[in-house]
Amino acid sequence: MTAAKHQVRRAAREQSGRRPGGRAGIRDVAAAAGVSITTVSDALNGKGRLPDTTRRHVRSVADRLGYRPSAAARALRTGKSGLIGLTVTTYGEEPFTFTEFAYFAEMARAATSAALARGYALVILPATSQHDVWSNVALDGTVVVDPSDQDPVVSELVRQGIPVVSDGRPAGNLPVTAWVDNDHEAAVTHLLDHFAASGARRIGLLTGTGTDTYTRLSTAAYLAWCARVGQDPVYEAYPAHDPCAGAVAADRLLARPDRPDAVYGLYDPNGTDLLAAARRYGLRVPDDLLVICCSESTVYATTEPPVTTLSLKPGRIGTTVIQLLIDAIEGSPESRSALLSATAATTAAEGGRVMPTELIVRASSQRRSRSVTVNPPRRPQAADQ
Amino acid sequence: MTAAKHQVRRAAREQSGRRPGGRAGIRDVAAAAGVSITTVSDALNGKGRLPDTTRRHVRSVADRLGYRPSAAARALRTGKSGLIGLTVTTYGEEPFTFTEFAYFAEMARAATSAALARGYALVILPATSQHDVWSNVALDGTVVVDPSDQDPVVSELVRQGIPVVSDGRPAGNLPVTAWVDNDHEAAVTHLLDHFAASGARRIGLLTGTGTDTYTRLSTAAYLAWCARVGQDPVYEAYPAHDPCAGAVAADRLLARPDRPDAVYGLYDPNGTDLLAAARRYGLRVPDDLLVICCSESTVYATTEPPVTTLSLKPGRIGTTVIQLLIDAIEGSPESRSALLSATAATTAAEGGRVMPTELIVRASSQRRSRSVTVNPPRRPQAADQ
DNA sequence: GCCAGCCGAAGAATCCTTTCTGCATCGCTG
DNA sequence: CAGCGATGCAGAAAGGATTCTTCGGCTGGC
Repeated sequence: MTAAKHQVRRAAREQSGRRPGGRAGIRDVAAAAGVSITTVSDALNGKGRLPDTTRRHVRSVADRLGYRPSAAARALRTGKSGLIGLTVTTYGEEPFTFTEFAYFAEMARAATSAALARGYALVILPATSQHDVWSNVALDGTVVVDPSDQDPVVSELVRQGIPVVSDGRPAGNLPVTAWVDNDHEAAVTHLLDHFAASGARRIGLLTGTGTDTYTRLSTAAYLAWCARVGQDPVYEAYPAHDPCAGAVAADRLLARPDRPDAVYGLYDPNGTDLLAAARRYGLRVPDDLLVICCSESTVYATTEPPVTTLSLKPGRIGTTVIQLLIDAIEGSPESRSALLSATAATTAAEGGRVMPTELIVRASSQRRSRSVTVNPPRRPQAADQ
Repeated sequence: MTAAKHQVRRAAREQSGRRPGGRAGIRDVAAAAGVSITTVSDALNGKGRLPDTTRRHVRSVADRLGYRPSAAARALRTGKSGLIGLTVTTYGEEPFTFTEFAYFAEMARAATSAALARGYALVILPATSQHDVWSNVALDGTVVVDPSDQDPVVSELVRQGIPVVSDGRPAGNLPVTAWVDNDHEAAVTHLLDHFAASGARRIGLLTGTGTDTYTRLSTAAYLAWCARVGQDPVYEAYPAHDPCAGAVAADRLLARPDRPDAVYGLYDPNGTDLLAAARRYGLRVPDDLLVICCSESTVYATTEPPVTTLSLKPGRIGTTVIQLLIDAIEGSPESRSALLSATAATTAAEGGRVMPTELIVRASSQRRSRSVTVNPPRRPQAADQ
């Protein structure tokens, strides 16, 4: 009979003291310590009302047996897995983008640290992936990097009640829980002012054909600045995900009849692209051409000449994103008030937080002196903290 | 009474058709479809003996209800979570290393893709982290990048019966399931031969003070090559995890009385470090100094001059590591035979697989021509495939 | 001396899915 | 027509930890 068989199996397990699987379970600890399962759970988790003697005893027995609670069982029972999804946009089949390597690496590094400090781990999940992969892993929340307009993954997650925080303002009206972004308008405006202060008369822009918010906002800020100071815009746009197109676009920009005497490149490789193009046209940097690009790469400190860069401080972004997300997951009361106050202080959007950028001034953007100086972090007037 | 209370709750749930929690469970699907829980499970998983009509009906009902099986419950029942740990070595508090950004990013990207293609997701877990984080997530297997001598995490995982595959030969006698590495000796030897063919008379080395296998093997290969051709070794070692120390070491190397006329730098930033140092000493590259460094960064294609790099092909490493790991997890019979044959073909070590490197020849290592050429991938004689 | 109340700990339900086992029913063959 | 195999599906037992509820025993107050 079935019942009989089960009884036999259970009896065998209780005798052996170890489950047939090999690893010790909470039952084994309870039996070895001479207490109940409840007591073991309470002792190990610091709950319940137990005298310290019992607690210590149970802990020592658990240690001796090498007991590790089953993460799957705990997740099932408590409904929390301690896992946070890190969603990255994809071009083609491959996760990550070429143009944002350094940014993403630094962002992910900081996010990993921040999550770990609060007991969470990060799961890498490309946005374009089968649904089954997404539902195969229990997530407490998700970070989305640069979500596209009507991201189906985000909608699905929100529908399931899973908090979603995005790096980058959500396009369209994506229902994210919160978002973090740089103040791109302020950054570009400040940078163009810096160019002008260095004597630039006609400032060019190397931008992208993509519709992501970063590209949109930065380009808009450039156009607005041009309109304000009365300069004709001079720019070239290229598909940013193509690793070769940047060099070509830089070349086109310097080949124009209305050649700019200063160029800002929106993407990481644009600095070297522009230096190479300048060499081809016999232009000296910074004497004939001022150059700045947005990059997190340290190579620009040692190029010839060193290139001024705009850093988006991805580390701070990653840390903040994780903090907001975990606050939302744990429903901390602090999170709500913090979010609200940040909202009030920065923008009318809900749950948004704007972070300052940093202009790292090097030789390529200064006509007078070639000495390397570093500006103090710039904070947009609207940012909190 | 308790029993009565429970009965009431259960009855309420069965009436509502939806669990109070909000999301639909398998019970709800079964009730809505008018079949049993078993039938739902079998229909959705393609198991059991069911006519296609039933299968389709159940699937349509599940879709309509937006049913997603609970990953936690499935993991608990099946014992497989579909999660693979990606362990990264840490310096100080922060995960990832500064000197290996590009390598690690590319490796992780490829590993993520490869894992996803086989239905697994990657969890980022720094090696130095509390045990509780490790036991809080159910892992089917783990990838370890450059494990240190007596890595306690690896031992613990192996003790628990979790497969571990390492990127880099395990130091000491760490009991990993398998490992993947480049043929560093062959790579360095080939590279030094290339230097010599370009006319180098005294080749220097920029190496690290670390004890990791990469540094050890590469340095040993350099020393062996020097001994073979009768050249006095000329090298500087510095702590590779310090982002500034490389520039200083490059400077020291070129300041020596027995200044080399060619230098190989083991770490990613060494190319720019050496170019900058050469400028300071008025040395022209490649006329007065030949330069090669080991790097995955694309910036060396556009430096002045472009720098020859040794690529470890991290993408191939990442893919292979994941394949070996998943084969081990799923106990595929193919894995065992493949492993054995690879072992026989390459080295006496167990479960090791050696991958070819690629020398990307650019202007900095050729005295005659400045034209950019790319060597075909070099395959060490021992490598399979 | 008795009872209220607290302390320490055990029992059992619960989380949700997979899967083993087994019961009907139907058609077919001998 | 009886018996037998195949088919379609249901019941219920894991799987391992958390936690709500309960219960016995001991102490202190009156």
